[in-house]
Amino acid sequence: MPLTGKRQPTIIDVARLSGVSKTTVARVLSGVGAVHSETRRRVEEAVRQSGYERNHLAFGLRTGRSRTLGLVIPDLSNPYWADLARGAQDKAEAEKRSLLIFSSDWDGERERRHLQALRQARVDGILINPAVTDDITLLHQTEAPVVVLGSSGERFPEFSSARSDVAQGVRLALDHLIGLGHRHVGLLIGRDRLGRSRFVSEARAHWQRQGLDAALLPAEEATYTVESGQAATARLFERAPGMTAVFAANDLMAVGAILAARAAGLVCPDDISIMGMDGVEAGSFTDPGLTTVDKPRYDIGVEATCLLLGAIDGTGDTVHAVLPCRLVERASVAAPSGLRTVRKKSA
Amino acid sequence: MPLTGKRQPTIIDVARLSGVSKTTVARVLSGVGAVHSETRRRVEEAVRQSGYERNHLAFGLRTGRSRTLGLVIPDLSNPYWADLARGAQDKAEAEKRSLLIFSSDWDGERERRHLQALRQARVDGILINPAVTDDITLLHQTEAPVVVLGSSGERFPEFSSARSDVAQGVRLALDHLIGLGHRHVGLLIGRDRLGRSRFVSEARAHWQRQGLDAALLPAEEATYTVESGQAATARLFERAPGMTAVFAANDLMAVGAILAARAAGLVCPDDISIMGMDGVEAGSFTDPGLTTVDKPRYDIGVEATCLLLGAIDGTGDTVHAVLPCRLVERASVAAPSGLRTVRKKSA
DNA sequence: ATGAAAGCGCTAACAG
DNA sequence: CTGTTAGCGCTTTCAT
Repeated sequence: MPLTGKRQPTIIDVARLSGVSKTTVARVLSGVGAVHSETRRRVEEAVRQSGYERNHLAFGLRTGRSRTLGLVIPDLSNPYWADLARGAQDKAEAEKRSLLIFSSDWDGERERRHLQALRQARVDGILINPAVTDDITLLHQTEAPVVVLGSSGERFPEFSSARSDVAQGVRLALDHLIGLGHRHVGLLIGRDRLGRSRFVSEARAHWQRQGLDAALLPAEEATYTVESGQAATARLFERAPGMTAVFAANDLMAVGAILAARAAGLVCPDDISIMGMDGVEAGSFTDPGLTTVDKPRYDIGVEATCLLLGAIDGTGDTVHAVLPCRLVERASVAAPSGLRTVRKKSA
Repeated sequence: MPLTGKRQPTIIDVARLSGVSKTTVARVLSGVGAVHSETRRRVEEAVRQSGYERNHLAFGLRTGRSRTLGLVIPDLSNPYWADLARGAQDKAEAEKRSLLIFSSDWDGERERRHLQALRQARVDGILINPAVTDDITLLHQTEAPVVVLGSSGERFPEFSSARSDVAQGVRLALDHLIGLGHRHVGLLIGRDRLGRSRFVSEARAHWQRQGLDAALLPAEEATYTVESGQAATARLFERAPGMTAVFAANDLMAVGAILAARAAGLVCPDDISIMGMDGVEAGSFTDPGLTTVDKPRYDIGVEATCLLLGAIDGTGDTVHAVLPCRLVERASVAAPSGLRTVRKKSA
């Protein structure tokens, strides 16, 4: 039964209570070095009695290892990042480490401050989805190992990274659409501060590889939110009336597309198919349920943390983990009803 | 341009570089105490040149204030808690503090470990939604100020707390339903480890206050998830065939109810009205859009952090902040179509 | 198997 | 206005 309002007991209190030196206490606490079993018992008893708990600040100062990790993501309340954060947190916890979490809102200045906070906290390592280009230098200023989250990892070959296989996911989605007979697919692409996501280029490349007409793959930009996805879809409807399907770079925008279709009096998937990307839970609530490419968000969090831990303790090379996506078929995608699409055979 | 791979510069390096004592450096760094402007300039220059950054571990050890806060919630990937966490994080950030975040999954043992980790990290304060009853003692063992999140705050009158006004929210929802003519409303209630939420008792109390028949307010238990809500709604349909509306204790279960209605061949809101509670974004994706009672999740996070900060620096009494809910009307609630409900006038 | 002493980087008296 | 000194709680040589 820990103390009644006094200050936290220290290793010295425990030493006094058990009649040994603080060195001995430290030894039984850390488990290294030989201690007489009877002495150990007495110390353990004193620990229990005093309610002693190691001061991590002192430990960290002395050893140079804070046993704390940092996570910098765009937005904790975005389910994609929340899921990833959850994975990182669970893995960190399993390794007896704590996680400091920050949201940057894609704001370079905020990100800079977060990185500084993490450096000051002397975290053992950092997981980050970089919001801005010039982070390259910022990241290099940092002593602690860094693991990059997401496809921007490619811009930092010197750091390990973990991301989903966007190219494969895009192929999965497009092949499904093409196989169903879609030849005119609108793209809903996100634009981060870094410019366009690799989603567009992968889609374009695969589309042409299939011998299809690039002109029939129009794209509209949005900002990864439902609202912006809805607006962008409306623009797509105007620009490309013959379009039979919409493929969004994330699920939130796809949900927006479903809403936009409904608002335009179109029935999904009868009049228009809608394909998402992420696998976020929200996609299962819509009507029709959202067919999507599931990214292993949680696992990316776990994997990234594993890589970081490896980098911290020296084992573990620089690796770029690329986790596969998975097609989740629900009801928002079907064969196009009419034959209003242009057809081409592959060359 | 910070160093080339050497160890992090310390206050002593800065002192040497600028030709003063470390005390003087500390003074310009903290801004307290008078320093000659020329000296200050030289020190600042040295700080810049060396890329010095304060070691928070040493700072915390010396001052006893780690400038770190802890947050323990059930599940970071649940949008309700993610939104709240976001609020806490933003406020903490604004006060130049970092946030250590943990998920307990309503598991007492995990929660215990998290609390221990926070104590060891010597956080300045803790925000927690307690998962288990016997936390009472656990929370009291903790030196750091505690602010309780959610309605379990009432079980800890000695700690400040922040929560939404569930009673008012329930009134809002029930009055809306009753005003529309509903007299037979199924309740979807969550059960946490602490037993039933106060949702049921508030609903029952208000229902009877309105002179309505308690027998026409059947309740089924679920676990705050879409799936469980769906199953519980199905049971409700069996138990209470005359029911014209379902009122769920959270939005995820309400979404489940919408799915269950659809599966049962019922049209919402024509055949059955569905009312949620939370205000989580997912409710706006469903078809029909979920009418719900919006809880100020983000603001609760902010407010709780404010209270905690107040408790930390001594200003600020123990207060129990109760934030109002707000009815969000979308399309899932309408007047009952038939007259298959029992009617009673208020006494 | 145990203890004494040094020191991680910083702040907070206390002198000058 | 500036420097000296002590010490936060812990680990880690180095003796014994």
